[in-house]
Amino acid sequence: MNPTRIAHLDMDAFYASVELLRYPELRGRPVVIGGRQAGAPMLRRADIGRFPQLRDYAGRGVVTTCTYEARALGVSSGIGLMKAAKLAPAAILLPADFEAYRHYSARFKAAVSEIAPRIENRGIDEIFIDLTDVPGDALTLGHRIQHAVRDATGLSCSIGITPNKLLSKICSDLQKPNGLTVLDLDEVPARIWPLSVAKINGIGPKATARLAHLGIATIADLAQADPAMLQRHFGPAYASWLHRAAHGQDDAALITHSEPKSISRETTFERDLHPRHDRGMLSDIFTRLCMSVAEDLRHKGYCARTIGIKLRFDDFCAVTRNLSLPSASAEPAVIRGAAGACLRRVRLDRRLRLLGVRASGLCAVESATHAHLPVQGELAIGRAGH
DNA sequence: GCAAATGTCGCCGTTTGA
DNA sequence: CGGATCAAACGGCGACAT
Repeated sequence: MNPTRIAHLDMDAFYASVELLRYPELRGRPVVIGGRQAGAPMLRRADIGRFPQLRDYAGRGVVTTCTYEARALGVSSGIGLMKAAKLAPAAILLPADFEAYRHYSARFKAAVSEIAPRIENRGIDEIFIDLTDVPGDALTLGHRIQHAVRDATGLSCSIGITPNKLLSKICSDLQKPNGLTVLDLDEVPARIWPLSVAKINGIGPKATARLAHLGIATIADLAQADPAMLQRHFGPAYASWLHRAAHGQDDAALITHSEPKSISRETTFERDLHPRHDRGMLSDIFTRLCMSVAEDLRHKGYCARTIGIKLRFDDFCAVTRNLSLPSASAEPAVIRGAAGACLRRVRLDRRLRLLGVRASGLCAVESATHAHLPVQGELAIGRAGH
């Protein structure tokens, strides 16, 4: 039995790097991906040389990702495009093209699976790889995987190889881009403890702030914190997880197969919409979201037992409502009906900035028997004498 | 006037069925 | 038959992730 050996692979500035494959003349320049998320208008050859610049942007979009040149100017994922424009007015702004990213995602994953077949998907641009039973030393394997990814896609990636997922995820981020970090448990004090607790996957902004309040900033602080004190502040389960994580301990298994739990669509409006004044427009958008969810369900072969909505008001506060159906459905009309019922349970006294529709409680539809299933009118049938 | 889209999970209070 | 009980399901929300 070999000791467990897990790699975490993270593509370097993935979306931006894919765009650079398409527009090599932009290499070396600050490039930002963001803005219009839908229907990415394909730039044609004739447009090259006249790329839109960040300084010309007006709207409320955010930076999805950006090149390292843009990061050097202070731009980072998640900040508003208007704010980014102040930092890097001359940066090129490109819309996201998810079809292209999915294509390159499939290619890099296929290339890795030739070397190591046990892979856990972690979104479009990263994976865990089980190297436990793959022969070869970690450094050699890591380089081999990096070369295979580059051969298959022309893209670079950064890899961490350690005894578990937790440490590998931290290590893949230690040297970027094109980094390879191999680490063993006995190196945790020297190489992991000096880092901020925020580097631990699962400790987000809220937990980081709460820990800081207790005088815990680095992973070393956390490792040496009194377990009883942690338990008082965070509860038994989370406290125990925090303590183990700080010591580099993690026994989470690779998840090589999973089913989706929910499918959703949401949209932020160009301007905040008034529930009454803009009722027609809201109703249209709402219906379209329902149709998109229905289409996604059909495309992926699922029915949903629960339909939910999400609203975000002008003050950025969000509410959700859910409704379980009498029986699972993927019909646009059923979804629209249930979502409408959810909407009627929300007090609409503020302008809205976002509307979303979600399907959960998913069950797979057997494509062979799909034609035999009732697909219409489940909601319409009620019993009169109740 | 700003803060996208999509998804998972955990917690907790309420509802419901046995 | 009314009431107590308890577990599962439901619903809302927040935290976290890419």
